[in-house]
Amino acid sequence: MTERMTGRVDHETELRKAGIRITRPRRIILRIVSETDDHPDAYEIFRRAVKEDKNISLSTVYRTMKLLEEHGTIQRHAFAGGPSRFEHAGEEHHDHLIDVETGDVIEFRSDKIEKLQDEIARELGYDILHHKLELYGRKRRSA
Amino acid sequence: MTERMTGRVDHETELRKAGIRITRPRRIILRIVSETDDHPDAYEIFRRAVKEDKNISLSTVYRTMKLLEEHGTIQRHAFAGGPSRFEHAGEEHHDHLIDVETGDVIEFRSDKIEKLQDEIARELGYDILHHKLELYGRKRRSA
DNA sequence: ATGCAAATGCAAATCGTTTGCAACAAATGA
DNA sequence: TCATTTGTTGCAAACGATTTGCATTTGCAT
Repeated sequence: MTERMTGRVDHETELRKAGIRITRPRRIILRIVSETDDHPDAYEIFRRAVKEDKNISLSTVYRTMKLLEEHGTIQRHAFAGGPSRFEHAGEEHHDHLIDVETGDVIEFRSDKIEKLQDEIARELGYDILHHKLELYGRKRRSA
Repeated sequence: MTERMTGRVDHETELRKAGIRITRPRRIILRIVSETDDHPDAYEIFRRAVKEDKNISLSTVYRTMKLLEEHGTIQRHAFAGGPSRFEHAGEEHHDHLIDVETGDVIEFRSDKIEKLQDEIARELGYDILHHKLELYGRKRRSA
């Protein structure tokens, strides 16, 4: 199956080009993160990886996540309290609107905001690697 | 010196009204967080607090930070890897640009972005209560 | 196939944070 | 004021997430 068919990127070739060895654990982890839709933490990735090779270690998952993060393959989300959670980067970026009453999460995207962010960062002398925008709101009472 | 003169809020009265005891450690910590401009972590607050009362414990700092967070006196920022960092809430809203290499936090504010957020929320049928925008960037190498 | 640097698994270490508990101190009322 | 009540403290030990040292194994260029 080709990349064109799956819509996914061929990370193996990409990483090998960067001088990174494609080992058995890395191949498995890479598949897991590129196939999932959710935002698993390291331990969850480990749990899934073990199903395919039961001597993969948690350390390797952590080491691989750091590696993939540095290469822009995945994105890390830090939470207060809990563990970091990871997301396969490269898809279209989106932000979140959280309904404070129900806890519902609505995804949205605004090119204008993305542009403004870049502008602001440039003015401050920075290049943006990624960002996090969360709106917390309440459903408007349809008057 | 009055609140009007300092621009600061009288947290002690505020908290006491909420049924919270104002103890010596809490008073010191409260002063530290309301007087600082930066975003110290728990250990840094502890370090500063010890200067004023050398038997304040780190646990008390952590417990107090949680307490103040719940009462909206301070805001917690979670970072990947590092410890949570705190900021005195209540002043004018601003967003953050985080230097991923040094951990520096730069504050900024964009009315345009604030407006756009309101617009987006309205389109989605929501009213925004508050939001969090964090840009993660790397200092641009001055060519 | 072979050699060597790089990656692995394991256990122990580390870091930030929380918790159990006995001593202690803030608010309350006599 | 003092005693009572109840919340808070400091300490040390526990905890969860992540990293690291090291001996062994593996990818992969030759």
